Amino acid sequence: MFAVQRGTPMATQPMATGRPATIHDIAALCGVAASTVSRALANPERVNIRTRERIQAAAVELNYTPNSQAKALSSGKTGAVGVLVPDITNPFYFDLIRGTQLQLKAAGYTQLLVDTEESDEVEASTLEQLRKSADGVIVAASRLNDDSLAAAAALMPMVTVNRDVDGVPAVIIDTPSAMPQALDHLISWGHTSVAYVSGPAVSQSSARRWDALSAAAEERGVEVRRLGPFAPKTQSGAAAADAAVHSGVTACIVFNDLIAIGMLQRLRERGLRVPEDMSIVGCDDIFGADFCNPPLTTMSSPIEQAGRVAVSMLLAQLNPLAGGGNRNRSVMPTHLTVRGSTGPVPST
Amino acid sequence: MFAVQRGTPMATQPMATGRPATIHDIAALCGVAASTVSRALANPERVNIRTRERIQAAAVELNYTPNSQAKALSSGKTGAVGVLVPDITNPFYFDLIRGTQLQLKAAGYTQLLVDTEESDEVEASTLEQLRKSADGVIVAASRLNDDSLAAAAALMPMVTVNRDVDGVPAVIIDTPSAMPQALDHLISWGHTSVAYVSGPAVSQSSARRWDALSAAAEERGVEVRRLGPFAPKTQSGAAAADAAVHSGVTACIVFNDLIAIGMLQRLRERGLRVPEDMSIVGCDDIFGADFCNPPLTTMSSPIEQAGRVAVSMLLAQLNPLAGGGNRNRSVMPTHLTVRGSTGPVPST
DNA sequence: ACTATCTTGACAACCGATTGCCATTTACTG
DNA sequence: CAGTAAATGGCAATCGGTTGTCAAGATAGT
Repeated sequence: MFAVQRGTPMATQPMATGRPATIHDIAALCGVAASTVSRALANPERVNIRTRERIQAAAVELNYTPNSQAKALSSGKTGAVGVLVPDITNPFYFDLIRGTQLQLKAAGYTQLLVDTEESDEVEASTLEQLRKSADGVIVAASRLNDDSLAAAAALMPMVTVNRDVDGVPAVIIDTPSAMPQALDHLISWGHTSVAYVSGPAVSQSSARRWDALSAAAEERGVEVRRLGPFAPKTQSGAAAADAAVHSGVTACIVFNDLIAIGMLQRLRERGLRVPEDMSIVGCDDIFGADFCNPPLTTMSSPIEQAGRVAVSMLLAQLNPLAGGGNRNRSVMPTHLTVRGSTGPVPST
Repeated sequence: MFAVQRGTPMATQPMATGRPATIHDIAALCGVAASTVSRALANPERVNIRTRERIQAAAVELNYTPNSQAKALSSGKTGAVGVLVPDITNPFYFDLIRGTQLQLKAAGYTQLLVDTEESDEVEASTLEQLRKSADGVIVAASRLNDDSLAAAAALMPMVTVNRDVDGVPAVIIDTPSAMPQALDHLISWGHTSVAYVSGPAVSQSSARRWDALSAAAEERGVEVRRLGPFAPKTQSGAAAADAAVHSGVTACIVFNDLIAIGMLQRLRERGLRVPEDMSIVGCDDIFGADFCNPPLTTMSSPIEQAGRVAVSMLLAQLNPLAGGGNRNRSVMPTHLTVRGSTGPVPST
């Protein structure tokens, strides 16, 4: 570790200027074989306590850190976990990434973060590459089809987020369960004509949200039409807003907050007021949903926790011995957060 | 690469079910030595064209991909670059990360993204660890002191972002250069009493912004006081807003948009209007600055490009042969973006 | 045709750690 | 005290490549 104190950088690691110490350096210093050093550090009980302590002391003195490449090569474990997201700049993934990062670091793993650019091909080739350079992979909002994803999962430990595929452990952020709540909320304001602004065609999340919403609408005898698909970016909000206005609905439930925020901006440009002229409900409660104008009514979930759970599930696959009951599906609760973007139906 | 077409997953890679092919498999198939295969793939001109083509064909047929661990071990190059940011969830870094990610991928490198949690110790230990597992490192907004950072830079190729240290190549986002613009903008609205809401005490960016601002203020005979320090989070905005109100200034130039947005929220809570009662200028033009309420006047720069430039500068260090004139300092232009959070000084 | 030069490819050491196997030492039992 | 079992630690192979060395073969020059 680099010395952090002012004025005496590196004071705690005399060897830092040379190349990093290896087990051979320690072996030489202690007069034992390299393999003994390896054992003393990995299976302490296999080595005499006195030798072990000498070795550990030497390791500290030489500031030894195992070379992860070499360890990976001989053990076959890389100590790295890949995390794939479709778009790094989508705030939804920030908290997820932070959750995985924290949990992985706590477990001594390195996170390899990859932005797959909403492309199934990039995702596929990344998975192939990761097969040799990571012990496992967490795939958020996969754009791959079920077969490809299942095939990839057969080759390396995998946990998906917001994607259900047979045999692949998954963390599901249960936004659909909040759809009835959201619809009731709109109905309570008098809305009877609602649109669902859908996300990417290949997004399973979007499909599930639509299914839940249309089922709830049918039960309640409310008309819900589907608009889209739209790319999950604020820029898509303009087209989505225009489509919503044209469709004549008085309220929209939107695939995600990014599009919803874009709609808010577009509606304002067009001189329409939210929620007086149109109510908007988003999904995900991303960064910004609370301070946009008006603040967005949306569906919130513990995203960072979802990231942590995904890591835990993956680690359970990697170290089956540690017990912990291999759940292969974890559902994160979701609830409606009401803010300022929803209100009474306009009186025509 | 995984097959992406529906219905025929894996069709293009017959060997995918076994373990990945090695150069030994290729050597066996072609009846040559493993080293020949290695050369045929690395220095093609060192090998007979016919043999080479046989080997390359076999490589394709077996779907060969070099094992990066093994390559790293024997060559000493890992093909990975570490990217350190103080806080992944700070939107400022999204674009930076995306820029580094894209440029690194284009150059065939893997990005190791680490959140150092605003801690100099985490940063130091991460750098130490990365010394063996990465070829170089990009450090954004380092929280380390100059000596430690210089010491770390002496041990491995490094490029800093928004941090000037002797001998360490840096990409500087030149926000300070827009400070006079921002101040003139406020003065043009009649403000004469301005506060600088500062960021973390260890942030060199914050210090530089303050220096530029106070110099500009002195030239113009305007009073500028300094408040803070505050953590770069929206939550800090509340304390910052209260401090600003208490200090009696009519306008604030804020270390970054995160704090500025937090101030906007707090001022609204306290019943103060922006910009009627108080003008706010942020820095960075992050995601959200354009749709908060009111939209934030702030200082914009090409952040994603900064990430790409940082990678280019690092790669120039890693492959000195490729020429390209080793710049060791690159300054990104910045300009003031005026939105709705600034206005005329309140008439008392 | 013969030698000088260059090209080509095989062999083996090496990177740093892990691990199976075996020899030595130590401890314990009868 | 002999005998056996357990504890301990060293040797060497191995992971998948890279690279230096060198010999054999091809080409060219005279």
